[in-house]
Amino acid sequence: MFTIEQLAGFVAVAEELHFGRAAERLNMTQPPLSRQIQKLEKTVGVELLTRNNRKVELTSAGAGFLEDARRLLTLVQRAPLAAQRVAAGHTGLLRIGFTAASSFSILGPLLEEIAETIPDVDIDLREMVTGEQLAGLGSGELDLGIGRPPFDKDLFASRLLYREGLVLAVPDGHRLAQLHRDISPTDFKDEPIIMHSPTEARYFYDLVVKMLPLHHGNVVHTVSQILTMVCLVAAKRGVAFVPQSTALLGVAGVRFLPLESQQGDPVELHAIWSRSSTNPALTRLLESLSM
Amino acid sequence: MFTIEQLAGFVAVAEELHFGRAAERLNMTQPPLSRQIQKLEKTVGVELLTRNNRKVELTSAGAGFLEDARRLLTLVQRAPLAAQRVAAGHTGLLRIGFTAASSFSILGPLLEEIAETIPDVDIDLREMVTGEQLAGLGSGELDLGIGRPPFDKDLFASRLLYREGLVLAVPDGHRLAQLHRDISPTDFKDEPIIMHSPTEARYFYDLVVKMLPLHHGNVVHTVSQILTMVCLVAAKRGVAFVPQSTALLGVAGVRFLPLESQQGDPVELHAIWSRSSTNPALTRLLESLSM
DNA sequence: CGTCATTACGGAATGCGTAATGATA
DNA sequence: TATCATTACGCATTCCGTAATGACG
Repeated sequence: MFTIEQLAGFVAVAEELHFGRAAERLNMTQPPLSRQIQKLEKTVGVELLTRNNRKVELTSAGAGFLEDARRLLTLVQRAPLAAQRVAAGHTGLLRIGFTAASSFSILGPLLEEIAETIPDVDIDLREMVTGEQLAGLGSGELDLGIGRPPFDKDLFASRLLYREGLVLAVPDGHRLAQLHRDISPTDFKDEPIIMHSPTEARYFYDLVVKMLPLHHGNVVHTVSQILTMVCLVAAKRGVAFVPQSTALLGVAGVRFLPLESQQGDPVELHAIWSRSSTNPALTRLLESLSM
Repeated sequence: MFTIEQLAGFVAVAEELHFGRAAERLNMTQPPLSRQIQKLEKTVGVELLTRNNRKVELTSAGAGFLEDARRLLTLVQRAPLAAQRVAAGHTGLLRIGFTAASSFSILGPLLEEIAETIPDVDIDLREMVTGEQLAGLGSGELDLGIGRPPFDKDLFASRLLYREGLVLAVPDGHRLAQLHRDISPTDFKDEPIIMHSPTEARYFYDLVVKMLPLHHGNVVHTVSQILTMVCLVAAKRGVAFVPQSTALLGVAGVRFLPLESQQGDPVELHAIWSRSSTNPALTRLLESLSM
């Protein structure tokens, strides 16, 4: 195998067509340069330069090899720089998983912020529920998740991105929409309810069950996605508890009514990442976001 | 600067994710491989692999660098092969100069033969008069010329490609065309003649002057290109002595009449090349053509 | 305690620079 | 004879392999 130094030597000689000047350019003496070229020619198996002690010329094969040598050398120079940029988090790839509901609210502004912070990092976006996000983060297939608790605080770190209230989604013209006041549990005790799936949307299920006294007999549907819920409400199949930001969707035929007696804004959305992550782009993003 | 062996070692470890197996694949022991990776990381300035004595993993920067390393290694493998192919004349570039007149006759078949003989060699075709061809051959800007004598036999070698007769080009309906026999010098002693330039088309000028008794007073034009002559004949400006193959052009309004008393076919077309040429594609072509 | 990467060490090979040689115009 | 590539030679460095060490499960 030949050496990168040999390639550099060959390019210098090919450009100067003079061993002495080439050696000077390379900060060395002629003899080792001469030997380098000889070794290079031996390993390549071809005479690259014709040199009759008075004139140095490229052979046809040498002219062709010169192009490859230049390509090789530029790549040799750039590869470490590219690696350094990746290591510094200035470039690379960030794979982000997000819940469908998060795209109604925080995802857009967050992506803008990411684009400003690490503009040269490629962003790979995948819609997935929180459970899938955690699996991806754990296996290294994902760098950042935008999801909801709970998750293992030992394995994952997080940052609260967004906090909002829960509202009641009802069809347009529904009798509760006429009240023009906050809705209390007694208001919907006889209403058909479109409920969150206890497995696929565990966060919302637990939240609603904990916050509100429900008659489980009123549940007419169990679904996993907020968007599906809103569609079913628009189809007048019942009412549903959804995060406030769902109103931003602008689905026709649905009204969003405030609920009384909420302590703070109970619906949380977190940025979640693996504590064992080594993606420098993630590190850099998190450092910038925490400022 | 890092080494190609280091790159190969890194790629092996990155693929195996195991120093022992990688070393085995490279036919070496683990310790030097370990040191190679360490040196590589030091020169690149980045940790490429995380290795906790139990598990080897690529870092983000390492994953990026791996791609560059693979590119580099394939180029390292291919560059010598490409150079060898050029040296063997199987590929490369052949720059051919040809006279405009030669394109009427031999150029097409010759190019076909070249394409069969050295199919992977790029052909660079340039129309130029013989004098320019010789200059190009001498300076190394041209590999092969298709032109006419005379040229320095010490500097250039040649091969007769084509030999043809001289004919008289006359306008359609010209009185000489009615004779239906070979034309003798007395037939055109009073005809206006379109003559070759003694400088730019010296070969034809000398040939015509040597072969035929001309009244120089009859010369109405002096031009350097056969094609121009034929156009002037078609425009009824006079008659001209042109090589037989000019008839292949099929210019409307021109007839070509045989001349009497020609010894053989006096118009020669040669393939000419520099004796100091080192283009292996030329060598290979000439070897094949001479068989 | 077994596996596997790393450090320690001795010997061989590689590669530089200085000096000498050879070849060309 | 001058120039310039090449060979000769001595010395420092590099690098391999074997052996020892160390860390993790």
